[in-house]
Amino acid sequence: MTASARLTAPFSPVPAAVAANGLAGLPGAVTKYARNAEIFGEGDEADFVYRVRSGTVRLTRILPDGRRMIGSFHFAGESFGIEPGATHSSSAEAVTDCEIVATPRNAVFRRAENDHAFSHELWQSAVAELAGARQHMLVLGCQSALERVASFLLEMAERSPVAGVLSLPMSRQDIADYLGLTIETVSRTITQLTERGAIEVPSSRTIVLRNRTSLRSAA
Amino acid sequence: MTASARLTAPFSPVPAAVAANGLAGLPGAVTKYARNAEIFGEGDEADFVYRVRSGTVRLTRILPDGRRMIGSFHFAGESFGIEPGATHSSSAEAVTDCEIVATPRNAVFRRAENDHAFSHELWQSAVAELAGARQHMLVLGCQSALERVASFLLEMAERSPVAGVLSLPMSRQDIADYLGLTIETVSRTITQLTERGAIEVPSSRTIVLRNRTSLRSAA
DNA sequence: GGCCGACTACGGGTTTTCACGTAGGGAGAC
DNA sequence: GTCTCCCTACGTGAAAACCCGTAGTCGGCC
Repeated sequence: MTASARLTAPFSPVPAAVAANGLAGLPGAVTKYARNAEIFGEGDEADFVYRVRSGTVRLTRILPDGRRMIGSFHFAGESFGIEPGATHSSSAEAVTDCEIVATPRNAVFRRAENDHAFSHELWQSAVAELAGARQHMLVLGCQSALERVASFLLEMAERSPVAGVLSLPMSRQDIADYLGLTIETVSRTITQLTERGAIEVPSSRTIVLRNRTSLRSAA
Repeated sequence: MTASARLTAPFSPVPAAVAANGLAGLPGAVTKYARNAEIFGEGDEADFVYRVRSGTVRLTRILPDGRRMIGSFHFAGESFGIEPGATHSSSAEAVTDCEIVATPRNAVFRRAENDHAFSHELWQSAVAELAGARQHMLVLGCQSALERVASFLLEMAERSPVAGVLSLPMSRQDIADYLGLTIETVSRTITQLTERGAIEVPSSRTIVLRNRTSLRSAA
């Protein structure tokens, strides 16, 4: 991580706040990251567990030759960076400017030992994320470009607060790396969905779902 | 599941046995399944958690049009079928004849409440499986056919008891559905790896790793 | 005005699709 | 026991489809 990327690092308790999974409510240091800043890198010590307070985060892995894969996006209220081993197996980067709460891994374990409900929530969130990963494997393993993009838009729609209108925080390149496609193919496919009347694209980061049935049949 | 597929369903305690993750040692009913038998189906109630005592299991998901995806293989000592919700999101099928231990989900939760170490192991195994899923997403998302097959062989080699010689329990079709390729591409690629001198294929289900460096560079 | 992100066009490559050939194992008749 | 038949699994070939990669252009934002 570049020094300039980490904007501030105040220490403060976490507000009652949004509860999206097992890590909500844990105390930790809040750090602000600028767009594209690295939160942690592949291979770094996994001493902390993170939660998005605001903004969007992507988990990436890079192959030796430079190909990049985005494993998941994390929005406000979601946690990430939990590892089975001592080091992170992915990098985490800020898709937009964001605020991240970092909780020491040990603190999480300690609380889990004394609080069964918390321990169960922790497990639940891991299994839920596993189910998400399996779903995404289905997309990567057997869907066409059109199907992948349609699935992606529907997934974002489900996770979006506003129904019918998507404000995508990520670039076309991010979408491509998430779907196992190239940026050109993503562009072409979005155009194709527009021509079919399934969506409308008033600005490149804003997508209106015009015909959800058409989208579903494409996925 | 067909009635003929489930061979026997005796009830017996689990032996001290192989410990491969958090569910080892849990008591449960042992059931034998014939090759290709369904252990549970997509959408079934997830009332049990399963562990492979012998044999190999695959988790599959089918798209409406018949395309099949294998999310993971599970070998002796490994557990599967743990879900965040009330129903299974994949089907589980026997790749070979196998013995499966089924433990009531409630029994797992109850023990987790009273046994912190067990609870931690449970979480650990979920997170470890998540890491495996992420690794597989990398393969599905950005590797070529050659790279996928090479990765697959190396993965199997790591999970195999005998170093250097693989006894693949699964068919070419299973491999294809696991790697997001067609059966023909898998066949051709295996031939290609043989021609390169990376592997040797004495019989179709037996693969000898002849040049591991060559395999690694292909992956 | 310059720069970055996104869209479009076109040629080339990889994988799929479809077709066929081969090998091995089990069932049944003798 | 062994012979044949049949069925499934696996391998190979050629054409087509799909997606990729390069390059060029446009539009918005700093």
